[in-house]
Amino acid sequence: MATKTTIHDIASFLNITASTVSRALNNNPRISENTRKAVLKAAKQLNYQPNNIAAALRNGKSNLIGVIVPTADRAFFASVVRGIEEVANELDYKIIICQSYDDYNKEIQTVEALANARVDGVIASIGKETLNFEHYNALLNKGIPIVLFDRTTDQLAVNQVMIDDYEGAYEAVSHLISEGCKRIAHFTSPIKISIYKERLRGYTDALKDHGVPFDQDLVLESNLQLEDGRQSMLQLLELREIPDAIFSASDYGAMGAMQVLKEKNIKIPQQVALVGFANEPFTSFTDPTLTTVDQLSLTMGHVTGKLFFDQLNSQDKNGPQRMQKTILKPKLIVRQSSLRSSLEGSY
Amino acid sequence: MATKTTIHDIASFLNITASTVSRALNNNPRISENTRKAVLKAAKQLNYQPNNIAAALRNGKSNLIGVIVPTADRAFFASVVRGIEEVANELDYKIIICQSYDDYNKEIQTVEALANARVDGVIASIGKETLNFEHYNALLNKGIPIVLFDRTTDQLAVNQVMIDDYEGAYEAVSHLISEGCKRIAHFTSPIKISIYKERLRGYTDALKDHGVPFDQDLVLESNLQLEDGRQSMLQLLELREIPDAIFSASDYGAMGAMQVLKEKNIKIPQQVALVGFANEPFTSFTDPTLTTVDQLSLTMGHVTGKLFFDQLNSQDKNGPQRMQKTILKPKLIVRQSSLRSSLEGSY
DNA sequence: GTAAAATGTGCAATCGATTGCATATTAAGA
DNA sequence: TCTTAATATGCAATCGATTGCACATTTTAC
Repeated sequence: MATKTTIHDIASFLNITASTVSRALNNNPRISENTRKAVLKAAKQLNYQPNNIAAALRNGKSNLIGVIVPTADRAFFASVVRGIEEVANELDYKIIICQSYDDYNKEIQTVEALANARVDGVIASIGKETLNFEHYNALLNKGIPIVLFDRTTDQLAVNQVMIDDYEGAYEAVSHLISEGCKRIAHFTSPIKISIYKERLRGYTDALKDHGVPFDQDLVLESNLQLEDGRQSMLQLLELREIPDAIFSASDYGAMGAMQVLKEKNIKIPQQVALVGFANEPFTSFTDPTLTTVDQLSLTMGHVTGKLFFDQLNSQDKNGPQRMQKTILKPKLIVRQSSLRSSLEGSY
Repeated sequence: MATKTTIHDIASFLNITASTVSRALNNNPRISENTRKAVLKAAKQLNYQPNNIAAALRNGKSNLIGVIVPTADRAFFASVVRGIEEVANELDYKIIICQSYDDYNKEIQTVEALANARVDGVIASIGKETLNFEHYNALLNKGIPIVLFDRTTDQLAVNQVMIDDYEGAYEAVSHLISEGCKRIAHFTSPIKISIYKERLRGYTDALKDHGVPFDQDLVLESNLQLEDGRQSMLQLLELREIPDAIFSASDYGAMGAMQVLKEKNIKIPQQVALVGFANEPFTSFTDPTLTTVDQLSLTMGHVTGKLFFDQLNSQDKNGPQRMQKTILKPKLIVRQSSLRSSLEGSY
């Protein structure tokens, strides 16, 4: 049970003071080369391990960053977390992962707990239920910087990183139109966080810009899970005239539709083309493979991390909190489920 | 810029001492009901937020747990992390996520950094390269408890949680045999961490126990990624007599094989049956859906978390570190890729 | 009514590292 | 030789919360 050595132990070992040891370890230029070497040697010899907690207390800086996500095991969030960790790791910061479970009260508690843990900042994706942002403002008032990613809000004056959901949707729908689709349905969510609103807007605008009539019957709201996609698809099949394409705001929804279509022997993409959203890992393994919109999750993690640390370093000088949106351009991944043009006349 | 209030502020506000405030906030029974109420009221009024760092320094307990995984975005690890966080969250602990990237030196650095951060314990899955465990032993010597999950080792006297890879493999292969397969190939890894060794052993034993001859040509080593699976499958197709089933130690490997088989118009499972390992999210979306072995990742997270905290609480009393293996029974998920029996004579 | 026990607070040290302000030593300059 | 400027360390306070011990006040017991 090795009793931990402190700078005081090193100090008395060398007959100097803790101040000198501290300075030596921190490469303070006021320490002579000799003592520095002696300290380093003694530190190794005594198996010294710095106590970050003590330093954090004194410095008011913990080198910890809180990261709040709805759940850690969704592919998208897991990937962003990975990206953030990579950046943080580079700079000797550690990240504390917290899950809000999309629960408003949980999110409040979490934010408070992170404040108590004295994190140097918070990177978060807002919970679906969250409409009031006082808990985040409380952080800002304490001088704890925040960066939001993916699920953001204009109600907080903080830096944000997101993808251009509008653009992604617009491209996806334009692609379908260029593949010859004329009746394109859309699966969306009743939850009006901006990402779904934007995807819907992109869908609508793409139709308009290409002169394709908008039909309210073709816009279906659901939770966008697999089963929801199935239900929505079944509902569409009841229509007098079924759509010739579906743009789902989630890959799971699209997958549900794909299952139903296959069960009914409706050909994809010849009779109905499909496009999802998120580029979930499974989309490249389905049959047909699923066209989808990649959200650049790992990149988003990197960008968010960099933005956060840039801000952290600059804000020592500047006082005021900036608000700057970084919008990543999503990438349409065209796969078999929407590629009709190359199959001309094959059905 | 609300300057943070401390217990001293509360104390002087109420004309008492910080000791009393501290005791009141911690529900120390030696404090009268009146002062306790007054303190709580003042705390709220002054917007007091406890400083965990200060408490951690004094108590030698940070309420932080380090979690080390190879990468945070693999579905399995993401899910375990989620489970651990759920348990930790319940007990007011926070988890620090670190990625070792399967890099031995990185792992060493990470372990050290966590020690410096004064985490109360570490939960880890060992990197693939790691053969020497001194860095972990150093933690133990400092009194920092460790629990390992999934990728474990007998060289550390710590509690471990894993699935019964042997059993999972045994069941998978037995299942194939019961479906009438007689020439079963196995995709394994050259990396000899125990999980792959155990899966290989399960494969071998299942063959033996059912009187199916073992053929070294049918055991292929690779990194078990998608492309590796493709290569291995192509290699198998070169054999004079191709196998009628493949048990891959990874879902990706199995998926690669599936792709090749479909390209060659070889029927699954009629001509070649497939079983993977891990129950990756995509396996239920392939066509045919992929039979696989579920690793109970979320459960593993929960169990690991509970085991860890049980140990943390009990060890105050006991001195010696225990070593106890918790082995979860994996679950064979039978899907289309191996279900020949229900298709008798259909080809 | 007095000793003994219980109750409620305060004092001061502690956890380990950091740092502004001396102080001591040495080197440089006149 | 003596002053001035570097150079290298030490002193002591600080970050904020916790806690053993001491002390004062009340309550209980006989």
